Amino acid sequence: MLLSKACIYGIRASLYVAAMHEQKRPFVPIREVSDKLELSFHFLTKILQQLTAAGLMKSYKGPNGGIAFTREPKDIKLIEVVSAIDGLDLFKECVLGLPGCGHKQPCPFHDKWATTREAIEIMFNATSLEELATKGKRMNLRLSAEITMDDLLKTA
Amino acid sequence: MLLSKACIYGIRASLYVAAMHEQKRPFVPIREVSDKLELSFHFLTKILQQLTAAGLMKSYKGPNGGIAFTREPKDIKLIEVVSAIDGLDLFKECVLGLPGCGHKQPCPFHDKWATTREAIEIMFNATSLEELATKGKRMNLRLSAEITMDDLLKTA
DNA sequence: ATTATTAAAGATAATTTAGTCTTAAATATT
DNA sequence: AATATTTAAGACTAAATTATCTTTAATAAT
Repeated sequence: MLLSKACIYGIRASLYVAAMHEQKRPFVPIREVSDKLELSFHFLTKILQQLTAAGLMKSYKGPNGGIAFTREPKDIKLIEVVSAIDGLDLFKECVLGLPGCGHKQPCPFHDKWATTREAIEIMFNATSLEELATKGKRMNLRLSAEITMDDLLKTA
Repeated sequence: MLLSKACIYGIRASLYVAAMHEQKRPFVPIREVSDKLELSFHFLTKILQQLTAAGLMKSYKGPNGGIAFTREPKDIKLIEVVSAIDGLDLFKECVLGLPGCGHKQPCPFHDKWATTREAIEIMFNATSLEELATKGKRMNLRLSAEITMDDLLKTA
């Protein structure tokens, strides 16, 4: 598995919040996100705290509280979410797990893997949350196993 | 992390055995592999049993016993080792972990990820154990944190 | 002020992965 | 036959990840 579950949930939640942002509803309660995406509320809270700690999101307590992005979703790249939760080791690590593997001291697999690893990094780097959220809305794609973007928006 | 530790260790061990195979020493004891690669003997034993169960390796007990590939390392692709240990889910799974995500029912990330995922699969599919072992020997590359292919061969 | 709502923080539990230890089975050597 | 060597198998332990539960802190509405 490329990304941890925490990171996957974090991305799904980010896409939900980004979609709401486009609907002119930048602040959403975590409970709403966890209900809609069928994720554990407490687990998701901890994950989102990592995004807040990283400065990607801001949060307010109390009634009408919730979370929101600190910047426009069009200016937030997917790699920022990944970085805040799983870190960037994924884009540095040797595929054989050898410490110090790199251009100077390559493992047998280094050259081939470095190319692929870069392609993955570029992909996360080049994709904004807004891009994904818009695409999801346009194509009525799914954000959880059972629920499409359309479902989410009409029951919001 | 793309591959589990078990899978990483399995690949390292496979490269070691492939290198020995080229030295006309197809059968090597597991203890030798675990010593040279600085891996836990018992843990490695279990991993190699998976390769044996998958038909990639054969084993003999008793003095002068050990493990060896059932086919020539040049005919064994890296993906076979990965498949035997981690399975092929990696090459099928949605990057957001959504069940059923695919061409018909894509998640917002599907198209971009599918391309990258295929590149990874092709890479594992196109690389033989012999190719990696030979390259490692030629370039004196490392198979464990501290030990190069040359070190391994001269102290064998 | 009191109450209700919401995120933060911390304790605990469950699951998966990683790793160790012990015993059994097979086989070669003597 | 007895012994030593080696893989196989199973029980057990440790660590990391995932998930739940409880309490606290902040804030808005009444």
